[in-house]
Amino acid sequence: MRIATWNINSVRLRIGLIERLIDEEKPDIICLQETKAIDDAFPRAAFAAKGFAHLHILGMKSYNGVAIASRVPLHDVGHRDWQGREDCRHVFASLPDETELHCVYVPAGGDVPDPAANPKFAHKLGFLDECAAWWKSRADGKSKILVGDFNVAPLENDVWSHKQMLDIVSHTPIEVEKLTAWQKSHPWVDAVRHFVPPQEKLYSWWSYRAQDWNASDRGRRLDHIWVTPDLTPALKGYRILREARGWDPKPSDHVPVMVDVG
DNA sequence: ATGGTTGTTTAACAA
Repeated sequence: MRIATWNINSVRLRIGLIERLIDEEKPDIICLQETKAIDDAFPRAAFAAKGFAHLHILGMKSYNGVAIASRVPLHDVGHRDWQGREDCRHVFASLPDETELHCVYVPAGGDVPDPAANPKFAHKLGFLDECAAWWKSRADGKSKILVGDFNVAPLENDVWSHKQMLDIVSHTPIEVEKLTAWQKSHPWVDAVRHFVPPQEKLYSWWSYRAQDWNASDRGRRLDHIWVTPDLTPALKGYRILREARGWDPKPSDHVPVMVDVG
């Protein structure tokens, strides 16, 4: 089973890039964030035409939005609201083998890394705290896969320059501490770092603002796949599709992250 | 130190 996660930054604008991902990488399940489409506007037919007959989508106008698109049937689908907001950041479903799959979009948190001055950063920190508490309460030994845009690059080599990123939202010590607490709240294994040692740079996002994203290569690893430890023997490989950042004149600023499991 | 780009929806907001 090949599972992909991708912050697509508008599923309607970039449905062609999703079709290319399907054709070239043949994922079985695609988890999307920032779909930016209400459910009635989601391009269901394009997914169905590519064999993704099973969709669990949760969208809203303009912002956020998450979706699970699958070749295999999904059951016990649902969603959860976070920080008391109905802002479409988490959907889940069970796979035929009863593995739970969760697709999450963590708030970006704005530009100023001070919760007193920046309500968006306070929201992000509260969101991460709530994730740790909720997952701790759900540590029940069942097999789970948790993917998404977590908007935090936790390791020093998950950013292009650890020192220059310490005051930049997505790599501040407080965010890293809270993401790590979430990861420890429930038995989770970072499925990509399972394959790649921490000394090695890994990025899944490059800013639109760079003149030449590829040359400057100031990336961050914001997109993650975590699995419960019982699934680690089933992990067969991973892929971060860097080339997708250049697939189109108008790409997403994130690229697909994939693992083969089972 | 600052500004740089993008998508949705149409002037502002979020990323």
